[in-house]
Amino acid sequence: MEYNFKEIEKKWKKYWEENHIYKVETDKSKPKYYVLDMFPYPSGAGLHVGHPLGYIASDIYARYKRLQGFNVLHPMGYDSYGLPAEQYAIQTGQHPEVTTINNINRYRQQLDKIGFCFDWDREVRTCDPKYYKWTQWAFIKMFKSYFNTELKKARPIEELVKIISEKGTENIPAHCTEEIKVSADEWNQMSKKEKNQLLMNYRIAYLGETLVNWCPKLGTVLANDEVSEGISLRGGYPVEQKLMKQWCLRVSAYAERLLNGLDTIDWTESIKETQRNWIGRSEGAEMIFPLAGKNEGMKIFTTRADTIFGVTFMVLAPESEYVEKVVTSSQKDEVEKYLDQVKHRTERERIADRKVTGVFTGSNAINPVTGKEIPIYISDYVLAGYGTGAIMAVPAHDSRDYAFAKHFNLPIIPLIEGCDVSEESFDAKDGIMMNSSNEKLQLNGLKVKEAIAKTKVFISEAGIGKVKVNYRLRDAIFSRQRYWGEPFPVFYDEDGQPQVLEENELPLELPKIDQFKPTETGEPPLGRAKNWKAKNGQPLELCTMPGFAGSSAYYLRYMDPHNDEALVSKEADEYWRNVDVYVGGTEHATGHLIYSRFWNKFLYDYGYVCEPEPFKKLINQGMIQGRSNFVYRIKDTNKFVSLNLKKDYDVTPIHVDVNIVSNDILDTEKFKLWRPEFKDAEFVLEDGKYVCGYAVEKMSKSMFNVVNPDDVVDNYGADTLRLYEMFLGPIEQSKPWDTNGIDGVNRFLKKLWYQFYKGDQFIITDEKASPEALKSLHKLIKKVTGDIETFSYNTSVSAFMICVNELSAMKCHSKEIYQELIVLLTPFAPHISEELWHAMGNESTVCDAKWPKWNEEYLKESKVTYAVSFNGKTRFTIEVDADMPREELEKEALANPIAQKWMEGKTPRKIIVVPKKIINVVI
RNA sequence: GCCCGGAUGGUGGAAUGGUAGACACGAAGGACUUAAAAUCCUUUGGCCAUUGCGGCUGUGUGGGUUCAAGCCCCACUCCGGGUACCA
Repeated sequence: MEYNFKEIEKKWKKYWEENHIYKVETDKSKPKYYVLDMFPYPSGAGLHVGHPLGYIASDIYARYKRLQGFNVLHPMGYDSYGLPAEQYAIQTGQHPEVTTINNINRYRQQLDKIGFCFDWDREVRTCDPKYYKWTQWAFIKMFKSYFNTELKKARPIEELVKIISEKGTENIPAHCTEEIKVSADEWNQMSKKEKNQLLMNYRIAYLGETLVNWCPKLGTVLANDEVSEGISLRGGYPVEQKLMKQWCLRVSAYAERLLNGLDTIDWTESIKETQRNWIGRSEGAEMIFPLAGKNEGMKIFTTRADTIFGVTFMVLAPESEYVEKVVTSSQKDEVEKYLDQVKHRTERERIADRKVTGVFTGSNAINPVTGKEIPIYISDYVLAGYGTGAIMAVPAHDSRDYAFAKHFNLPIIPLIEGCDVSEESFDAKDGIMMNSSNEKLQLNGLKVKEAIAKTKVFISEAGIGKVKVNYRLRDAIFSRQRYWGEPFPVFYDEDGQPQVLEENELPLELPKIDQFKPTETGEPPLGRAKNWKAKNGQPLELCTMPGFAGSSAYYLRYMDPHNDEALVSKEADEYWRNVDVYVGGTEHATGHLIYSRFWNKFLYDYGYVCEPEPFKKLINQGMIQGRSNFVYRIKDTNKFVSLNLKKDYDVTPIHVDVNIVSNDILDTEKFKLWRPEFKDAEFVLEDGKYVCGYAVEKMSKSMFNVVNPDDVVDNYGADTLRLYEMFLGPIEQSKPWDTNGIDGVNRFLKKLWYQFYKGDQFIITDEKASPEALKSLHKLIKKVTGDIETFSYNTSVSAFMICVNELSAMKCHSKEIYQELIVLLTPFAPHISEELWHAMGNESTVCDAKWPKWNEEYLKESKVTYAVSFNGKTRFTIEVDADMPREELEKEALANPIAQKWMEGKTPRKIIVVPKKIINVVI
């Protein structure tokens, strides 16, 4: 019998589906295990060979855990709201829902071909009202909450209202956008509208006027992680800073917990480091600099309090609220000119053109330690969003301040012994302090680190400032001026103040509209919806939620996907708890993986979930790049020259479809049919073949290097695809896709198959397994078990090849061996495993088999080979009895004639025998 | 600039400080075949010897630690990724 993968795979897929093999239920008699993939956004291009890399890896792990007796949750769904479907709708008028469903169906077809063990009964789609009901529900909860800075958790807003009505807002334990002082009396006399406005300052989901990344081309606001270097990640359009009223999530309140939580989870150091940088904790001091001639101060943040004696000027961000207060009438015109100029620069221009710019405000501040007056400037190198939007400038020890001081000719005072500041600043936090003592504070002679500590103590004691921890992490901007997203469960009351709907009004369904552009008046597309009003007739919010809204809690919904009463029932949550292994790309490090953790922590605060972290272990799969092929056309002809002959000609390289190239050899007949202009192509061959050039590039349609998994499955079968993708190299490594080695794994499967069948005869027998065969098998069990645990699948695949080669050489056809081998292979190649499993007479599915354990007894050697080295260099090997005592072993080694040669008659100084089976003789 | 990775044959890649290059691809030669495909066998880091068993050399560069370094330490070069006027 031939290894007919097409029939086999079809047969078992049907069997698995009809018998609901992969259906999972809560089962308290078994330990749970939750293996999750980052669900895909169903794009129009379909699945390419890069997607399944992670899915196969997680599928192997899920199947392995199941074989080990765990109750494994391994679901899949679709992140189905997003910009591309909406952009497509604007261009073609096709409703995004239609596009999305088509794409989902295509994805499903492609996924089904690969033989994953997903429980499709648990599928979620973020655009399904039954699903986004719970996205809206969480938003309402966030709106009705504030973050208590003493308890460090979310609490109902009513508790805060009570505190304010009793004590006012001074020193209240609530995370806020800005500090606002309101006494209890003032609060109690406020109107409903005023109270609502004030509470916005504290809510976890709040409407705030903030600087946002506005992308005019996309007509929407973007989050920080959706923008890179002033360019939108989707579409690549310029982004500008704009002050707008937007829904925000108070993620910054959770900065400390998000940071500390990283120490409790098993993620790669590199991605934890990325998150740490993104959260950006910096310990420093907040200091007040009095304004000259005024009874007011200016608050700044610094991590270098020790450099206070070197402060020669102050700088404000252009958007700083202090600007108004310090600009003098004489400088007013110039400042306004500057602010105007800054405003009209896009983020990108600002980054590209990093010239020193700035303007003097006319006012001075007083250095609180030295008492000296120093000028206050405005410059866009100071960011409004970080710290207090104002800095003390120390040109000698900060490169940006240095550049500014040089440009405006401001004094530079060096503070560290021996540093040279004639050409550049000395930024390192290292050295001995000088020029830094007066009657108030003495830092001279101290090391920088000591000086920082001493200054911090001094400023809090002297009442000049306080020690402060600052985070770079900003609140998430949660509004998008788009149609294809979750509607906010929000309406605007008679005061124009936002109010949330009642929970029993959810889901608030996205209305159907027929045009997807913003309205003529510039409102978001939802402005076109008829009767977009709450039950009470008041207008509903026109913005929708961003992409990360729906993906922030989907892992919880999989636990209990059909529950209409709760996001997840307590019972389901307490059983499944959190994700044991999460597989996905690193590109979500500062987006989804932060938002999900935030969202989970918020739900945790109220006890809706029982684990503080959503993803215990994270595996990052690398990207699969494209491998493009080129043909070389001789200029002005229709003649193509093979790679190694092209140097003799003047040629133009042309991208050629990789699907008509095999191992860099062009199929010339297919090439002629590929495009009409190549119909009459002629070739200059080498050794009768046309060899193509290649390059590693991004996988894209325009480079003709996209490989669909379907094509590979059609040619080689799903099992070969699965094995090959794992064999390609370590899972976390990025690599170009090429099929050069795929024949190898395909041959392996065939070889295995022919251990079972000779001609039409089934040749597995009940004969007893030989010790060699048992040893080979148990070596494999040990290796594969260890490898799967560490996700080293590539070496596992090699181990299978070695084992089958050994068994084949032994002519072993013992059922005893293959029963266990097939179970081991099941996670990697489930179809062929199922087929051979049944061929051996097993009734039930191999998915319910038991993962074998290895027996060290079988692995024991009677004879052992030692490598004998002289001064560390191995010269020969000897084979001895495994239990030979050390002295005899040394004698045996030295008795060898080759040993005599290397010793040159000398006596060894030392002989080292290592458990690794090495004898090193030091002469 | 800062942070994190990485560098091993023609290629993808193996090597808890202990015989570097497992396994696979490709290539070369051979067997079977009228032929091709498929399959099987042999060789395959480089250099030298190959009527000698073998020898030398070799993991980006230069040092160091060690009986022993691809692996550890120091300095450097190059490549990849993340991030940035973050005070």
